[in-house]
Amino acid sequence: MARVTIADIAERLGLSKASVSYALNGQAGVSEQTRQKVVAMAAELGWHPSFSARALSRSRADAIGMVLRRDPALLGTEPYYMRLLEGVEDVLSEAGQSLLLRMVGTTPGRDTAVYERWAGEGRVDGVIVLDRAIDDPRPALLTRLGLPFVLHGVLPSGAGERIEDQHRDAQLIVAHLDELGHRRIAHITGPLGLAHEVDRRTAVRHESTARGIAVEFAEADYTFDTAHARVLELLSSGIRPTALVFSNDVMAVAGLRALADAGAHDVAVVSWDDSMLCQFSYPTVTALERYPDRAGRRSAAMLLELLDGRSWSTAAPSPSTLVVRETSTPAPRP
Amino acid sequence: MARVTIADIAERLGLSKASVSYALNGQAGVSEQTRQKVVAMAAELGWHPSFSARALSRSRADAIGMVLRRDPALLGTEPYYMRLLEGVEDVLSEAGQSLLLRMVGTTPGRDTAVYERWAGEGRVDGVIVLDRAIDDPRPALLTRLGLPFVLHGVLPSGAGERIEDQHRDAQLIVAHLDELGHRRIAHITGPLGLAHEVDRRTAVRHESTARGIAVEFAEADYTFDTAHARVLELLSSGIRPTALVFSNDVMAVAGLRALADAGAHDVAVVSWDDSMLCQFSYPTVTALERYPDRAGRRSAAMLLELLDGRSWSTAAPSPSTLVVRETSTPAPRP
DNA sequence: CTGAAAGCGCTTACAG
DNA sequence: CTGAAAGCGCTTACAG
Repeated sequence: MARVTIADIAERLGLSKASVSYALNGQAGVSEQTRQKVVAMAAELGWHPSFSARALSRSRADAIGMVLRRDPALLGTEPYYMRLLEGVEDVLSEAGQSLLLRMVGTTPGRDTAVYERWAGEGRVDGVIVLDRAIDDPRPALLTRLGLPFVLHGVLPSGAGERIEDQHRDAQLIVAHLDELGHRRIAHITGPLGLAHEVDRRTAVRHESTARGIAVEFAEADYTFDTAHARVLELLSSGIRPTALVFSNDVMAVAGLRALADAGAHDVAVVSWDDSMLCQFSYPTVTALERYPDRAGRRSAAMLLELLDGRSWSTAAPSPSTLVVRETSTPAPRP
Repeated sequence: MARVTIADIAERLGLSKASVSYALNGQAGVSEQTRQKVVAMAAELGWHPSFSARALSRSRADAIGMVLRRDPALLGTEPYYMRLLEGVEDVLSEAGQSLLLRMVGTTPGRDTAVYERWAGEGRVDGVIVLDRAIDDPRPALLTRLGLPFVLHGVLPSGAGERIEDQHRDAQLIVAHLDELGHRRIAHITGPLGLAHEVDRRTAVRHESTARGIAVEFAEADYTFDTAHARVLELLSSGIRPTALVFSNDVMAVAGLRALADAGAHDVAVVSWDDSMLCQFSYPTVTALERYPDRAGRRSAAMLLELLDGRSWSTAAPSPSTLVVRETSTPAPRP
């Protein structure tokens, strides 16, 4: 079964290929009557535009790319990414765009090679960049390659809405602990090479200080073992915090284990990411629902608008919600 | 910065476009000396083949597609899919192929529309089909569309290696419970519209019967709430099972909760899928590590071989491993 | 409103 | 071993 082309449609209708093309694309240049005949014939023959022919003549790939560069083993455990992809994909498919996905692990430079290839081959029209790092080289690279991009979670104003997001989230968390009576807390962050982790730390410090709460920080790497070790260190230090904030769900669960191991049962725990892990752990963990799918929708919409040269009509992101669970224990009376 | 094309290379070297193309593709028709000059010039000019031009002239998209049609909310919680994607993606990128991802939720027919469009537009060269259902309409559809495909987890022999896989996995699980002394077990399955769930049930029944173990089944839908309800029903029935097998990790954790709610603390639990949920729950859950990434690699390799018209050189899948944890409790003495 | 023609950047028979 | 040419299936100025 040979492919049906516009030449077939044109021939059957006694028209030129150009007219058929105009009709099919809703452009001026054909009468309404002709257009309808063309559309009907296209449907009858089961015509679909050839993706590659269209891409070649328009020089648009109608695809956008995402490179995930976290450790694949960790990716599987963090529902954040799947939900993010879901939101991105939803917007793209509505717009008739495809999503190209690449997972490159953490080896430095592998993502760079993918961007260079994508740009060189014209395989994608733009990319969404995740996990912005301090001094991230990717924006400069992508600019040099002429590959449009958006930084996930950052508004184009440059100021970085992401920072505002982290502040709002930090407020939710610290205010909650404040209400529970905690005066000394600790925040176990992810890698401080990631911009949003630095933002979170800054925001937690600011919000705690404003409320007269003592705060300390420990850097971990999103894994169970490291977080577990950090918590044991914190507990063995001079003055124990009465509440712990973790930058993701896996570390929060590691915290639970460490607290149990150390017999410290009255310490409150909050996770910056919600997941089934928080929902079904023992005890269940208070966590921030950040709606990653909506964030994904927003980034995808921003990229499409950028590609179309439209302005930033995208609505502000929905604020996070704190889901209170069993680890929201009050501070012990001194 | 206009795109560098083979015409540019040809002009600089005083060759024809054809010679350049032959040289770049490693085909006969140019001297080794010419080839080297061409390759060097291509590198110097930063040439990359235009993806769309190549796709148009070769009528190959160099991309394969996957349609995920489980509930997006559940997708995020099941690391199985992320790990599967990781394996698929790894094989594809090594072969210079791209992965197109679509998530369509559970609305019937939405996946069909995607396949029709992909086939019509020539956007992918083939697809990997997941979650094969009883009387699955997709193979017939894809055949009609002329879109090559592999059924994930099924060897092309037709007999269905998947069934063998489920039997081997059922053996691992039932033998383990047998050793622990259990004589009465229950298996909470996923939806029985899915082929592999039926296979699992058959395999568990067969293996249990062979060992003189009484077995009963309850159908659930992979969600927490349904599984929770099923377990409570099982416990309130006449003779309690002393061990429960769950077809995924979320249901296993729901089982833990139901057992705790009913005060049935000595019931053993095994999950057919491993995840952090099993690893970090309380108590920790014995689970089957099925290496979904390897299964993904295998399906991707099979599809590429199919597209190349090569034979099935793909190695057999690695057998699963049972990870024994705290819920592997022995049967109570009568 | 319609048609003939060139072009997007490759690949691939076909002559030399 | 090399070159001129047609073709993949669209889009888009350009004449009529």
